[in-house]
Amino acid sequence: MPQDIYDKIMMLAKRRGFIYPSFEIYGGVAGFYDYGPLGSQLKNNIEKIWREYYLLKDKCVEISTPTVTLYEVLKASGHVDEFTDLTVDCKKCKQSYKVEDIIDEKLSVENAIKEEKVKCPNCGVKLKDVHPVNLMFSTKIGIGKSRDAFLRPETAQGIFTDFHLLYRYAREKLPFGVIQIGRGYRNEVSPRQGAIRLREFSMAEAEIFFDPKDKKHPNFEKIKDEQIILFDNIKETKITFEKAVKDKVIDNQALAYYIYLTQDFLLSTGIDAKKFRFRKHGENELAHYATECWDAEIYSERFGWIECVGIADRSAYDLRSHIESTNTDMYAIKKFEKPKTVKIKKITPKMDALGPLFKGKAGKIKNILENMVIKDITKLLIEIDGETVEIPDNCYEIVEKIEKQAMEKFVPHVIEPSYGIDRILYCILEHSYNETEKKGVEYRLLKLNINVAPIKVGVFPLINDQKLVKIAREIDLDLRNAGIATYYDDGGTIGRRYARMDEVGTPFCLTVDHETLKDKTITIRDRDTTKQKRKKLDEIVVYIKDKL
RNA sequence: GCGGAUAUGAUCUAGUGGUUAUGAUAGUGGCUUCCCAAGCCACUCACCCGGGUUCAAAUCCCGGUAUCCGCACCA
Repeated sequence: MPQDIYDKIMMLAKRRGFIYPSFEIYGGVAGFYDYGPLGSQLKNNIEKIWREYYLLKDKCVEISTPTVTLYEVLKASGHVDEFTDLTVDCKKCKQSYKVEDIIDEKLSVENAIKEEKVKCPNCGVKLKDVHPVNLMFSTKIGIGKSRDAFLRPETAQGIFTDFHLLYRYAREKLPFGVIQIGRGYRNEVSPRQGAIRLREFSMAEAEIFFDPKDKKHPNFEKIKDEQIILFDNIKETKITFEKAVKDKVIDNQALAYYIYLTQDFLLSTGIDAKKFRFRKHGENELAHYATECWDAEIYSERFGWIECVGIADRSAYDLRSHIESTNTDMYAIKKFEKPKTVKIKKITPKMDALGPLFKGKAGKIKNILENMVIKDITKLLIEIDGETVEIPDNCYEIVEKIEKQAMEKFVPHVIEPSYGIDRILYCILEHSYNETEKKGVEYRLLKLNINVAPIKVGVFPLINDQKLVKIAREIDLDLRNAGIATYYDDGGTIGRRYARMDEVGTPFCLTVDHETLKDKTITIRDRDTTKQKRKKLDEIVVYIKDKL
């Protein structure tokens, strides 16, 4: 079988300690990969740069929440219902079945369960304990009296469920952003596409909360003349962010700003600008929580255009869902410059009439009436416990009041940039991969950006002479003490050592030679040109630091 | 999930019923004292897993797992 670039990269990745298939000695499992020593460093470096963008440039705050997530949270967020299959287990046959596969075709799944017509296709036993299963990994918290839970399909819900605390931390001012980097899980039906579609993957997500009437970003002015690399499903174009927002290509400044930030971040990690674009989701493509969504797509020779980042306007969807399920106060407050005085009509229930008429329901009705917004009413109809009830007019009075309002409450909207770290990492490897020939032999080179390269400097003595070795080891230690990742190597020949460093993307190599003993200089070799310069020994640490 | 192909050291690969399981690359130790995978010597490492057929299985059969290609599913 001819090897394509993916095979070559995965071969190199395995050989050199970037990526290993997980549990390989037990046959491996699709959708799981390990990061080896260099892969872990590469991933750390990508996440480090990402944090610089979101924590420093954008002043977000970072939190860390559990991967095991309570059923109710994901029920409220819509994830439980989004792609659910109902299944049952037959204890006798020790088999699981999808309910819809084993019931009479005429019955709906709901009715089959209600009427207890779910039977094991193998032994005919009536099956109970129907439980939903979907693409989320389910688990239980505790033993015996346990609670249902899932491994989270996104880190975002951890941020939403802490919103009221974070809003207070942000001193009750909008906009503010919260980030989280962590693992997410999806029990993919068929995880083809190797390292690109994983069942456990690393996500970096930011949730930035805005006043829905003011989706402006304070930094937008500075970046408005930058250009977005845009794909409209027909061709690629470039327009400025300012024009994109003005023409409503992008709905609002906030969304536009994070699209810009994403573009800048990805290009700074070494993604090739020619293999990069943004694409807006069509309406039928949108996830259940999104009103507008942009994908950063990165081109892979093997997989085509891969979605690596999704930037969604989730509006008030999630916070509103959690308010509805828990009654937690997740509103933001906007104080008016001057308090408004408003005439409002309010209903005052007359309990002496209401009570005898509605008995047990009277309390609930009272509550609803007192919180109603009143328009012109001829008939007062309310919904209670699924019924519509008419309230006779002797049961209430409408009173007009003048109230002072100093503020209004609203559910903030959220803009969510969500990054698939593993996909970005693979794309960086693919875009960095170069193949040439040296003396007729295949020569592999990773042109990793210095910021993401797991090793920044290789340090060698030209020959294995103790005088040279001693100096080389000292330089190696100096660099590491200065926070620079190095790799010391005195094995084999000098050419082999350079080749090894080229293959793992190390941008610089320092070699101590005989001249070093005479004039205290050292050669520094550039990975991409293989050219060498001599530098003073005592200037080398500063010289390398400046490049970072 | 369905159908097809594939599975031999870290990597690439020879072997199609009986081999000490082939070769190369990479790796390790040494020699060489050397600026781009040089050379020499030595060494380490493999038949995907489980059953079956057979005197004998890396080789044939069945099942599983993984990878790749279609289809379906998902975003």
